[in-house]
Amino acid sequence: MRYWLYKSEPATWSWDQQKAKGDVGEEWTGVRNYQARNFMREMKIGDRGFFYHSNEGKEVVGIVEVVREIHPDSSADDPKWECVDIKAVMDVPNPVTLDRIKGEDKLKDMVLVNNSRLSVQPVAEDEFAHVCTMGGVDPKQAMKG
DNA sequence: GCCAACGTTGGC
DNA sequence: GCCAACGTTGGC
Repeated sequence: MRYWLYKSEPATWSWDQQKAKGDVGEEWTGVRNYQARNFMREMKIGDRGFFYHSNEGKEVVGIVEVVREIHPDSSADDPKWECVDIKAVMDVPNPVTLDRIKGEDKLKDMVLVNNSRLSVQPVAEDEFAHVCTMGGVDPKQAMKG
């Protein structure tokens, strides 16, 4: 299993809205960047990820799971843009802010820290576990399929 | 609201 | 195929 991070501006699509979709989940539409799209092409059903609020909050607020693999983005005019569907799995009780992440030596290589503009990005397994712990989530719970 | 970083576009 | 101009993202 691999781990990911999805950014969303809460004003556009918030964690509460994602949770309201329940286990059916929702298409992760709107990605218009090749790097981000290519990462979504690598995703498998069951892969876990972080839901991150950009701009407002700047924090990891939830754990999500891939429920449908790559397919055309229904919001795109051009079929080259594709996406996956994800569902909310659990809250992160103590949202992990970007500031806290930047303060952790173990997380200095996170894509979030080094490429702030990439909206869908991979997270290393140990990074994922560490952020879970910081957020008050049991990594075993968050990382099992 | 500003601007740095990054991606894309298009002229040459 | 280079690179200047432009647009967008997202942290500050």
